This record gives sequence, C-alpha cells and structure tokens, in this order.
Amino acid sequence: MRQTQSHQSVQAALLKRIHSGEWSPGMFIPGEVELALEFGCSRTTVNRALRQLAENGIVERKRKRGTRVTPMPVARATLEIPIIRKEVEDRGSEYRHSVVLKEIKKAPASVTARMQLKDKKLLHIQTLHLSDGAPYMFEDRWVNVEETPGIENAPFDEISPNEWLVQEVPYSDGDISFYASSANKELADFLEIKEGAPLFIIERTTRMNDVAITSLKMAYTEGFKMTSKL
Amino acid sequence: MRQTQSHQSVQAALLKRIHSGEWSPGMFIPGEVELALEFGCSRTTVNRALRQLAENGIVERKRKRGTRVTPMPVARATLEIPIIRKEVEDRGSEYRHSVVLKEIKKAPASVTARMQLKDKKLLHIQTLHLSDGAPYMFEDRWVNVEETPGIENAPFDEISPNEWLVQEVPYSDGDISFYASSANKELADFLEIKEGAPLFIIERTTRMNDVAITSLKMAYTEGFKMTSKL
DNA sequence: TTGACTTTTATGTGTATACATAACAGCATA
DNA sequence: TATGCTGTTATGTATACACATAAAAGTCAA
Repeated sequence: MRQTQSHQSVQAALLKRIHSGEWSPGMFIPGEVELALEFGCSRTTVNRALRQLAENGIVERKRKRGTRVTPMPVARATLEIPIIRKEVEDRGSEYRHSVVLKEIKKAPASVTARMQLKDKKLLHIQTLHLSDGAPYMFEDRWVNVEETPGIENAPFDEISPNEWLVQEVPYSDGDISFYASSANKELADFLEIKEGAPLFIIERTTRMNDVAITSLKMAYTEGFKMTSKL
Repeated sequence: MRQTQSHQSVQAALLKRIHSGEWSPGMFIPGEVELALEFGCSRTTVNRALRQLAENGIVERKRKRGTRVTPMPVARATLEIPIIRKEVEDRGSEYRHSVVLKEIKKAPASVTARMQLKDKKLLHIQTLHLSDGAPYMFEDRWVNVEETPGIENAPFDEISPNEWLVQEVPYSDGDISFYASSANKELADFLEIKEGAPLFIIERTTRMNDVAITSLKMAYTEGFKMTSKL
C-alpha cells in the first residue's frame, strides 16, 4: 500500500503510545520490522519515524539492543537567537545602534580563556543597541582580527558588528550560555538603569575549525524574555 | 559505487562550501540531481544531507524553487532542561528538596492566563531545591488536578513534584521562557540572598492536547548558568 | 490583456532491496 | 577458565525506482 506522509502518521502513532503510557519510559518497543508489519508500511518508513523521535530525544536507539522510550526524558527547548536588528524590528520598533568603543588590545584573562587565544591582540568593540531610541542591549565583543579579514574597514556606523560578522564571517561551531547578573556602574549608565538592576546575559563564542572568531557578552535589561516551544 | 556514511560526507562537503563562502547566504545551490551526479551518489543520499541541513536552519528549501543558503541565518541553541535532581547530582553535589507549601486554591490571573484555565481550583506547590544543603532553586508550581490523577497522594517528601510529574504525567507540548528578574522579599528569604538580587527565571507550561497540565516558575540564584553548543 | 489550463521542474516521500555494523549469545578451543 | 570465533539480530545506511505535490513558466482562447 502506498500512502503519502506515512512516516509522519507512523511517528504520530508511536508518539501517541508513548504519551498515553502504553509504552512507558525505559521500556523497549518492538523492532522496526515488526512495526513496519503492523503499520503496513516499509521498514524505511518506520526507520525514519524512529530516527526523528530519537533526534528529539523521545526514544533511545542502539544497534542490536533495540529502541526504547527514553527513561528520563530531558525537556529540550530550541532557542532561536536572531540578529538584534531583526529582533527589535519584528516587535515593530525602530532599531539603532552606536559603537561606543573600538580598540585593539590584549584581552583580559576571562576572554582569552573562553577564546583560547593567549597573548593575542584582539579587536574590542562595545556597541549599544537601541529600540525606539531607548537602550535595549549592551554588547561587549572581542574579535580575532586574523580570522576576520576586512573587519578593520567595516562600516560599523551603518551595520552593527553583530550583523557584519554574521554575514561576512562563516563559523563552524560555538557555544552559548545564559545567566542572570546585576548591572555594574558602567553598564547601568549605558542602559539607563539603576546600578544593581538584574540583567539577562548571553555569552557566546563562535569558532571556525576550533579557532575562535569572536566572543561576546550581551546584556539585556529587565523585561527581556526569551521564549520557545518545548 | 556504494559507500557508507556517505550522506554525512555529502553534508560535510556542502557545509564546507557554505562556510567557505563559495555558496554565500541567499544563493541558490544546485538541485539534488545535479549534486548527486557530482558526488557520485544517489539523489536519496543528497536529499537526506540537504534535509538535515534544512532542519538545522543552514539552508531553506522549497518545492520547485530549489534550495538556497539561509539568507539571514538565525543561530539556534538547543537547551536541555534536566530534572533538577540530576542537574545537582551531575555536578557532584547532594540533592535535597523540601515542599514549603501545598494548597488547593484559585490561581491568580497571571497563572490562569498562562494555563488558559479560568476559575478552576488548582494545586499550588512551592518547593525549595537544595544543593549540598544550600538553597539552589525555588519552584512555584500550579497543577491542573483533574489531569493528573494520583497527585494528591503523591509522596512529595520522597520525590519532588518536578520528578513525579515528569515520570507520571505525559505531555504533548508546552512552552518555556527565560528571563532575569530581581528577588522580592519572600524569594530572598527562601534562597538566602539579598532582596533585589538578580535571579534567573525559567517559566514553563506543559500541555496535553491543548489542556494545561502544569505551569511553573523556577527561580535560580545568581551563579546559575545554562550552557549549550551552537 | 486577462484568466484558465497545461506542462515542466525541483523537492517530498514511499517501497523494495541490499549490505554495513555493533553487540550479544553460544560454542569451541587452548 | 579464559579466550577467540562464529552466527544472529536490530539498527544504520545506500541504491534504484516510482509517484506526489507545489510553484513557476508557458499556452491558448475569450
């Protein structure tokens, strides 16, 4: 029998059994061949459905052992980190930015540790991002100049360093972390908030083949919220 | 020619071209048939490689139009939100929790709005989670009792509401958000921090077929950091 | 010129088949 | 007993083929 979208319906059927508790966490589920027979489709189709469930962390698969419902399901949220300008404009606000500092300098230890670049002079850029004229986010960025040709002449009054890098410099991997912190004097001044006010911090380092390209710290004022579906 | 892992190598080859700038953002790349010919593999294999790239947001695909490198790539971070006990124990600390409040009550407007359950009495549970005896996170949870049979008799002195729900109550979807806030008097007392100290807040609502199961707010003290790969 | 129809094209998906590979079980040999 | 060599099994992956489908491009008649 040839159906369309059948891997999706198979996946839905499997999910239903898991969600209903018919297959409980930790339990091994029937093999691909058996399921293919039951659903009246090919093993390929079942395989795809199961593969997708495994990608989403719903089931765990191992050769020979079989497939089982993940015993302790970890909730996963996929966050999308858009370009700042888009983030602001999508909310219907006007975006502006201003580069408040641009220097070539030896980075402090905390930055060199993250980037694993010792004793190199890095480009240090601080940018204030504004939404409808009000301070929205403060960005403190360090850039490995050797890996980003052209950055010295980039027109940062027109395009933000954020956007320029995303468009001009490819990266292969990186890491990101989120935490809460309180504003120090400098940040408080820039963001026009009280010293000690809570900030949402995103720290991000991107690399190309294990060589750090840029590392940055973004400080969002209270009111910023990051949302995602589970 | 039959190779193993070839969809991975094809994907790697495609990624390389994108990262190297040979194919720049917004550009349409050759069709599946053409690529299959070039790589000496079947269209199926190219399809799978491209499908995975599309899932990761690297390329955009549309029937008939073709495949193009995502013009404005949005960085995506997949966060894993583990069970609190695991989170603490994985860091080598001893986990304990204590339920500080358990009542059946009409929820305040902010909660009913999130859960879209009006005028229902909900179970309200507040739990303090401890790491090596020190306050780690404060959880404020509202539960739709009708959808969670057995919760009234659950042994919350042994197992945390968090863990009990994950294991006993299946859910189909939900949403989650992250933001920074400052501690009010009550939270400051529980978490043994100063009033006004920054907190990392995770708000989460889970649903089963569009019916809210539980909605909770988790407040982490400063020092908590959520990390992920890009 | 406009609007309805047809063709073309690139991706989307399903089937049958084959071989690859990891891990386990059981047997046999030193 | 320990160790190495078989199968065996379930998933992992590649291939050739066929049909589905959305969207663009082309065609033609009112």
